[in-house]
Amino acid sequence: MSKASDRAYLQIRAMILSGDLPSGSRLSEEQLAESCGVSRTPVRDALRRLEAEMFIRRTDSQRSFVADWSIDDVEDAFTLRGMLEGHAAARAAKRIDPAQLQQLKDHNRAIGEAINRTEPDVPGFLEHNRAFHTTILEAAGSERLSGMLARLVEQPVILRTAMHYDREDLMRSWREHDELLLAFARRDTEWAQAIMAGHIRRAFHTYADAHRRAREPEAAKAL
Amino acid sequence: MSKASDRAYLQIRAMILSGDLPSGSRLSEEQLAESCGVSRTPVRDALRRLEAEMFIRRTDSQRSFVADWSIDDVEDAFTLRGMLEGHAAARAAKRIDPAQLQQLKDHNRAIGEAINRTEPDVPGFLEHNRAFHTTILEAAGSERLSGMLARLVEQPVILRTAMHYDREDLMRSWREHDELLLAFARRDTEWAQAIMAGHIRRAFHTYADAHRRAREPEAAKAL
DNA sequence: GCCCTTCGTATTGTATACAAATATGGTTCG
DNA sequence: CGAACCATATTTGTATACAATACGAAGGGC
Repeated sequence: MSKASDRAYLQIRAMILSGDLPSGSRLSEEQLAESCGVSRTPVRDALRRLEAEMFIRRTDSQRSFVADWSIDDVEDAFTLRGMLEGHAAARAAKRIDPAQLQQLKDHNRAIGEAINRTEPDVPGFLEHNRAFHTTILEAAGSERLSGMLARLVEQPVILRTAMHYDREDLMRSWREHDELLLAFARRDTEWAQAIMAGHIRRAFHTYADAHRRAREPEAAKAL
Repeated sequence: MSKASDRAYLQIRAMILSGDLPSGSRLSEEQLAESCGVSRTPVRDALRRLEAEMFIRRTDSQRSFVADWSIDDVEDAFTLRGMLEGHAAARAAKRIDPAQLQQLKDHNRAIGEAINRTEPDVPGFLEHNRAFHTTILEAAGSERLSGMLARLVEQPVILRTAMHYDREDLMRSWREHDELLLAFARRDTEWAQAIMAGHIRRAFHTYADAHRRAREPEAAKAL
């Protein structure tokens, strides 16, 4: 979408993720419009998008609130993602072409380079990781599937800023990608699906652990 | 959403389904606004919704066209639906409460009544069938899942107006629902999932057959 | 004292006017 | 004859004004 609409979307999302707009807080279109420096029209567009991505909830009378994400919600999202992305991997194993396979290899090599240095390059890892998964979706060749996953993948971002990435986790992820490449090379749909399902599931636990660690300080404060 | 927006949505969708707006035809916001008797603002909302449901495609420069649905697209949608709705059935089997189970029984009884008469009551069947599946989604208790399925389920409607319903198909569907009720009563997640997956898959073939029959006359004309 | 009604205010929905962007047609130059 | 370019017209994006609706507070009835 166009400039103002995108700006509103990104800015509101950023405010939600940064905690500037805390969970459960009410959102006024006019107020958001002012704080984004655009009119209500693009803000409304942005709210619709954010609602579709479940960052925002609307009451029956169309009032918007920042959604609050329980760990169960996150698990739900990861479960669906595992199912859909597993399916995508299976489809990709059948349909991937040599160029796409090469792309995947390149991305995973870049991932390896981002990890294997004295100080891991997390943004680089995230970027190539995203590209890796996107390429698989392209190979799967289902726009519907891509569209649904696009909405799911954005979400666990919530704690990402605060998430500290264990090198061991990154390495394991990297190796799982490599295994996926083997499955693709052999056109083994079952294998590809199994690896991907496990890959996503493990990502959930990594996230859940980080989430727990992030909550602990609060629990300590409460005592 | 509100009156004008809904009206635009329903009317545009109806025009697409009826073939009034054929596949591939260009959609002008202004033109649609006029034909719906509302302004462009609610039309834009409606277009966004229809785009999310893949009734409409947009070019890179934001021009809207009526999507054309190949049978492969439909199969893709049904495949995803089978996967997601199978998952929903499994969750529902674990979490369904007695009241919801009773609702399902009532709906399926109503389905049976709609079928078992001299002339089957197809609208009645469709209505209670929809309610049956919706109740299962409620029992599954995942808004995310419900939201995704809502977008998938609307779609195969395309040929529904022209679709002639074989009593045998309706009966089989009815019986499958009954079997699903048994699986729910026993809280057998695996069974529930298997039945639902098969149920949706069969629905696809019913659809595909109808689709083929609908195309045949054209093929005959071409000769 | 509590609940219900009513009115004021705040917020969202819709319409319209204007700005920006994009396609289209014709014209000119190679 | 074809291709590229510019001008124009069409279409979408954005802003603003107005209408409808929902929430909340105050007042009156029970």
